[in-house]
Amino acid sequence: MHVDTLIAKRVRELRKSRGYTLDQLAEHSGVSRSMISLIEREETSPTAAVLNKLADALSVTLATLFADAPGAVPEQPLSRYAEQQIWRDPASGYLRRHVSPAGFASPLELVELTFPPGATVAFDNVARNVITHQQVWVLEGEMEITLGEQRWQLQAGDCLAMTLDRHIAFHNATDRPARYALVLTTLSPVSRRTP
Amino acid sequence: MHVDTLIAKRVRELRKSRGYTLDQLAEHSGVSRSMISLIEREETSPTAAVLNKLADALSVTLATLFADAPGAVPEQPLSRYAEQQIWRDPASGYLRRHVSPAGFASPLELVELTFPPGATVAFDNVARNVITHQQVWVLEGEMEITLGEQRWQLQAGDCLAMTLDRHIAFHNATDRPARYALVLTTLSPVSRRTP
DNA sequence: TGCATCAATCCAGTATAATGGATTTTTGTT
DNA sequence: AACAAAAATCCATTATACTGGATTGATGCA
Repeated sequence: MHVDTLIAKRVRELRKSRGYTLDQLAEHSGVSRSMISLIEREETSPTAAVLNKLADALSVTLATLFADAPGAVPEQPLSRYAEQQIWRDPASGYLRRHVSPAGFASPLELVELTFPPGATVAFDNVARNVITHQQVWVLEGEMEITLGEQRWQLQAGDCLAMTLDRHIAFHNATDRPARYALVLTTLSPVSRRTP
Repeated sequence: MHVDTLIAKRVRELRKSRGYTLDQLAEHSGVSRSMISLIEREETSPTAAVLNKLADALSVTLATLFADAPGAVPEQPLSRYAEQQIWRDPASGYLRRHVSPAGFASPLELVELTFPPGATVAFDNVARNVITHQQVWVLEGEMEITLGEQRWQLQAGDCLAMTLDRHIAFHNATDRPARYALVLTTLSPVSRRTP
């Protein structure tokens, strides 16, 4: 797909999602309505400076405007897609797919999550006595992740690393489902003093 | 930092690293020497179309031209899609995207691979003195993986776990690109007897 | 020092990105 | 249907992105 086609779709998409009219986005960004209209109708090749103003006004990074929109046998090292265990959280409705082979001895665990629009899930990880490292990789849509006091806004392709020793909350603030991968590894509890 | 400043630095940086002169990059990209010079000296705001041509000629994604230089950002747990380092194997042409945050201390490493049709890559992992666990998760297309004597045919959604202590070969036998994720963790060499 | 070669910058001309006001299209209400 | 209000597109004008050839600067060698 051509660059300008991608930009055109992206800008209109984001503008609509914010509920902006051409005039309002022009006001916020400092780019004329006419120009925005030309960009969205793919009748011009905007400069980076202009796109940057738009990205700012839309609260996204410039790169976002160029990013593509997306896509139980024991002791087996291979887990086939059709065999992978799926679980749905009755409370939030989020879907959990066990990607990693179930029986195989590995310190790695790979899970794919599908998160409905608006849903929230929170975990309290304070009282653990093993150190668990985790990384969240957003495959599709957007996810808002709160770690202790910090809040992160992840978009497709972004990856957040953490240790599971704080309160963590997952939230999909958009009106479309989000899909992300969770990678986990648990280190043996090396010399951790327990009270 | 202003967008054009960032682009200016990036383009010159990448061009020099490839050993290209203005003329040579102009030749490869279809953008005039003069224009490239103007961009590098930050005396113009190039359009996305032009930047895209340059990115293609430099074998990087458009987003790379907007990302901060490596080492410029300190110790972040979050890696944005646009900032992720990309590397292309000149031999096979396969693309390697570093998904995990670069500076952050984590035993986990997440990489996204894009494999051209017909391409093959092989590694010899026999002489390692650390135990590395790995899982391959096919996101798109199909991959054929040979581990020692065993051969596995993976399809989209399938996941294969292994330890890196044998010969391993990746091959895309189809006529379409394949995309897969690689998850790695390296355990400390616990009680390994050395001869 | 002088010549030769290559790389980067300058400059004038042209194409097109970008703007503000006028026009058309859409949306909602009575 | 008819009107009003708002939103998007069209249009003439201006600013500037982009190009090809000319000029300057840098590097190496006799």
